[in-house]
Amino acid sequence: MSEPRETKASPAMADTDIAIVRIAPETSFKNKAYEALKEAILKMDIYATPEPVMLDERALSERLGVSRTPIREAIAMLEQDGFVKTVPRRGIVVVRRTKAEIVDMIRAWAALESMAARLITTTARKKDISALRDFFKDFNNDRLPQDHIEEYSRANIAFHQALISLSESPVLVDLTNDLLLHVRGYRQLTIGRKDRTATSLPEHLAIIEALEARDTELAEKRARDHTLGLAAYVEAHGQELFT
Amino acid sequence: MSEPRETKASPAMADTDIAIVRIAPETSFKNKAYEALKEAILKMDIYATPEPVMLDERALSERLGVSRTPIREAIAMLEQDGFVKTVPRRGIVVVRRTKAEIVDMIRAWAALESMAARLITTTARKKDISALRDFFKDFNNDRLPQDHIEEYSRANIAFHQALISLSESPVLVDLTNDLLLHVRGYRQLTIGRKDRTATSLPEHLAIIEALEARDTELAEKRARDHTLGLAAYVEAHGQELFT
DNA sequence: TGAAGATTTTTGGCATACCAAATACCACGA
DNA sequence: TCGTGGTATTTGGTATGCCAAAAATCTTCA
Repeated sequence: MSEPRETKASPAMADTDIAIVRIAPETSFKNKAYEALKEAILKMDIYATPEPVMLDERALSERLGVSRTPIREAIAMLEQDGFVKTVPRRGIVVVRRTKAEIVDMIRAWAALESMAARLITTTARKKDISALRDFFKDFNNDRLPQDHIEEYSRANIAFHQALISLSESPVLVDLTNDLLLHVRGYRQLTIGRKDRTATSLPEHLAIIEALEARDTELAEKRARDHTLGLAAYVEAHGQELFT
Repeated sequence: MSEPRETKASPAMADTDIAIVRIAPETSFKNKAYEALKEAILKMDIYATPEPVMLDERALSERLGVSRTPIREAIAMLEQDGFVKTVPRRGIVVVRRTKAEIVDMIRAWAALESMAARLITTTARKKDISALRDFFKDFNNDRLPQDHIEEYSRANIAFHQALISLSESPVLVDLTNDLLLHVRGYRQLTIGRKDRTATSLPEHLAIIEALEARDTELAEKRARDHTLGLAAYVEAHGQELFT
């Protein structure tokens, strides 16, 4: 059962090491199911209907063409993420967050992002910091964010993720991404509001300026206050969205 | 197949609702296995041996007296937590963190704790804040922390967890607990160091004072700097612990 | 007609069997 | 003795089947 890795196994070619990339790990059905279900959950509007959204193992296994086993493992993973909650003998329900929980998550996000800003002032390159402006290059006084809310919202998220990434901290990046996934479904309904969008862009630019100035305390404060502002906004105006 | 819920199902007792606590959900084998494995992993000293620690599904299922199915689901959950990593056709390995990762986690912890401190200054009761001193009531000039490192280390962790809890923020609490679990195994080897322990207690007291004074900015800064100090310490002195 | 009660169906939990890849092991031959 | 090739074993991945609890549906009788 010789593997066609090399034609010959002579020691002479020990370090010629042709670019063998460990073949393809062929992600398992479990992981495929996890990704598929996660995407599906994030895509649907959980807050649209009053009745809870349920998932059915057998239906999903048939739908994805695999057995229940990998489906169940994927669901166990999603439950760890806090996206679903399985109730024994009852069903699997997609978790709906309350307004208080969303606000709480945004606060944690603010904490992580302000730390990212702090780190950036001491390690990031000037060039990379300045590049953050590019996310908003399509917006100006002639093309206001509040007139292209959908587009601005995407730029907004991309900006925040790029900002965190500049911290070079995998933990901050991962934790923030997780939080953003939860806030997101709700986000599209709130961030888009014109009244807040108007103040968003100037605040972003102010953050970038503080970062460029290497003003650690100021950058941290501006990043924190900006996101805490969103939390306060949601807390004050997000009432109607939660049943 | 009548269930002995009530002797009679007359509408008259519809809202008498005797404290029925949903019976016992009898935590599933999956969850039992998850808890058991998690505890086992946290208890062992992963950094002791040079070779990676492996887990065997079949051995575990036999050990815990259940089939592989719930074991595999538990492992899928642990993998989400970042405690283990399963390599197809190779095995399940308990993840070992590098020094850089531990430092990174401590920084994130600092971010979350400083936000907790911020929130506490605006919402917590004076009484609850002052109660934080109790964790250190067994230490004083006649009984120095550095002479009872093991005991002080426990008090230290308890203090930090109590602090975060005072924020009344479930997200901050959960995220911090997760981070602490990862840092912990390493922590017993570093926090215990005498040189740092000596400065730890005064800093804790300073944090409490700022909280009592309702000085938001100061409390936040002290909480952040205290934990960032730990991060810096680990970064500087934790070399030898990672192979 | 209506509701208690029995029956069927649905749903998640768990055990088991088999597969294929990766590895370990072993015998044979130069 | 060394190593080459093949076979047995190990290990995670997946499919299936059955169980019991809970819900839905049907039955029956006052």
